[in-house]
Amino acid sequence: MTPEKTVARLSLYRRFLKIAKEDGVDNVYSHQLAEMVRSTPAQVRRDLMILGYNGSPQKGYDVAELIKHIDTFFNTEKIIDVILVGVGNIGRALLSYFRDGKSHIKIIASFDKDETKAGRVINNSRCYAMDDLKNIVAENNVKTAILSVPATDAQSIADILVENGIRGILNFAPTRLKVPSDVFVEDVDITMNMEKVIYFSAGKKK
Amino acid sequence: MTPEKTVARLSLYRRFLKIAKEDGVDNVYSHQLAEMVRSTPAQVRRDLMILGYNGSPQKGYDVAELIKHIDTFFNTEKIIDVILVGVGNIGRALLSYFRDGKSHIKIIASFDKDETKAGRVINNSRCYAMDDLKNIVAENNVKTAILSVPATDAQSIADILVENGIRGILNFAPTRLKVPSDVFVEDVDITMNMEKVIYFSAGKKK
DNA sequence: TAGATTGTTAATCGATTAACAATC
DNA sequence: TAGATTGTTAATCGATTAACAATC
Repeated sequence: MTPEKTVARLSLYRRFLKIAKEDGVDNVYSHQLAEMVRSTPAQVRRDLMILGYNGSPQKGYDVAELIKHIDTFFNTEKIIDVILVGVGNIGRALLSYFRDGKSHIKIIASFDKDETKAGRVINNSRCYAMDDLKNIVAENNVKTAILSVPATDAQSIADILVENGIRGILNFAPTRLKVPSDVFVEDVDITMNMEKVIYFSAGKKK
Repeated sequence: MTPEKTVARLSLYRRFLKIAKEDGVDNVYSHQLAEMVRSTPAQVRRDLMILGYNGSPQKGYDVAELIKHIDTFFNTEKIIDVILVGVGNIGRALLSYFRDGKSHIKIIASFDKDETKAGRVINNSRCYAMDDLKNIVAENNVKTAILSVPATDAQSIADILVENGIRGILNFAPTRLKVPSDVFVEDVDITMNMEKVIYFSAGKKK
């Protein structure tokens, strides 16, 4: 199984490579990729060896070929259907964020426990009542969810998600979700990130 | 210097402890804290030793005392003034997120290059033109910024921030910012997080 | 060819784990 | 006291770094 950190870096390499390709760059070196992920050339080479794609001495890595290999790794030719629960401020921002259609990630439905939101189209995405979740997830075989509800609701809704077959959750609520070990949870903890920035920047002078 | 990971965990401990305190819990054990941060009791004890606050055998850690020590570490009695640049979807969500005033983090001003937004009050925060940034940052001695602009603008605006004395950036733009080594950048990379969730959840059956 | 990259191997470093004595 | 925690130390593990031969 590919380590989490490697997967994260592969995603970043891909983004950088796409930009490089648009700029007409044909080859990249491991040290260039390393810069993009705050890592080392050796680490980059190890990551890319996992893909079964090797570079060439002097030439480095062929941009187009490498993108192909990473795309295969992430299975990007397939559109991934995702649901979003919690159409609050962050939820709406995420709906906009993924709406542009540049990626292979598609939010096919959003949900909110606020019944007045149900049935309305918010940020180009139809909002459904929580009761509809079961059917929509089953019909579309959705395995991944974005959870952007208040902390107090997060665990109970995560339970519902897991119960209905969701196997991966991107969690924006500041709570540690308790889920079965085969369910993957990725936490995006903005307050914690902010605390880090403040800690490492406060008191520093120009 | 305290390692980044320890700082991150301390922030999470604090959140958990505050909830515990409200629930009337007086003591916690290292293994309980470990659960909240996907870590180990030994790691927790090492983290807390950095604070100079030790637990007691059998009793574990005194919740109120521990909160005090972590608060001192993060200097939470002091209100930290922060600015936000980029009042788009994510920017507005963040303004709401930090508006509730539960934390010691306060967004004192927001900025947008869109001149039509300047002067308006958006999500309870006054939006200024980019030209006003210099003065507001200097007058309020702001050291920390949230960057929620499109990727194409991120680097040029980061340059402006650094030039005006900002020493920590919470970056939501999917770009690797180039900043001097004494400026701390924390990246929140939602697309990458989402790719991770999909990778580790797709194909998994119920 | 010379130079700069590559993959590979060995050495180092740091973090985690395990074992244990001390404490309430 | 017995039991469950604590901090401390030594052992282990994994990841990173450094050195090197191979390649275009």
